[in-house]
Amino acid sequence: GRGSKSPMSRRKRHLGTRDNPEPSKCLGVFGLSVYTTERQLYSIFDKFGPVEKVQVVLDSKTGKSRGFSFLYFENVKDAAAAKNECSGMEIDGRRIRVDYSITKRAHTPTPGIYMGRVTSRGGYDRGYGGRGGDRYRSPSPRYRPRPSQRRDYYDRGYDRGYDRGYDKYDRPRYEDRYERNDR
DNA sequence: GTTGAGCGTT
Repeated sequence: GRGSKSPMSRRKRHLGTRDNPEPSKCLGVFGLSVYTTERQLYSIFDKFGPVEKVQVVLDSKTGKSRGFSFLYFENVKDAAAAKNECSGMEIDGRRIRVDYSITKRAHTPTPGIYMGRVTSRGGYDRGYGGRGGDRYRSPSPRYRPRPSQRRDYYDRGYDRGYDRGYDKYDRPRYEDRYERNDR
């Protein structure tokens, strides 16, 4: 109740895990019906503030929804409101769960080349076996990329794109996309 | 036209 301590901090939970995602502009929506479209989600979530992007995760093989989705708000406060209001709501007969995403974006497709750190000496920080996050670790230490080469693969503005209000393909905004396809 | 839980592809 008010004024008393929440029992939630009983177990120690650090930020950025499934149990305790840290606030962000990116929301994950889970438990979706496979028939729920990005368009539906957009029209629901857009009520809380401008939405940059909606991404229903598709199965690459069948092209069908995997039943979850990620949305990028322009403002964290809108994301927060949307999360609170929409988690537990029902869409297409499914009760959805909404949380801050713990992953920032789609996995970068593995380029098939070594992308470990290049040290200041021009050597390599070969992180095999370490926790590399999204980074692909080549099994072969023989590949020796130069920093310029590496940039080519890595610095394509994936991270900056979302913050600037357009997506990485520079596609039209959702308003335009969705109006057009209106049957 | 499928339910269970699901944190991501080009």
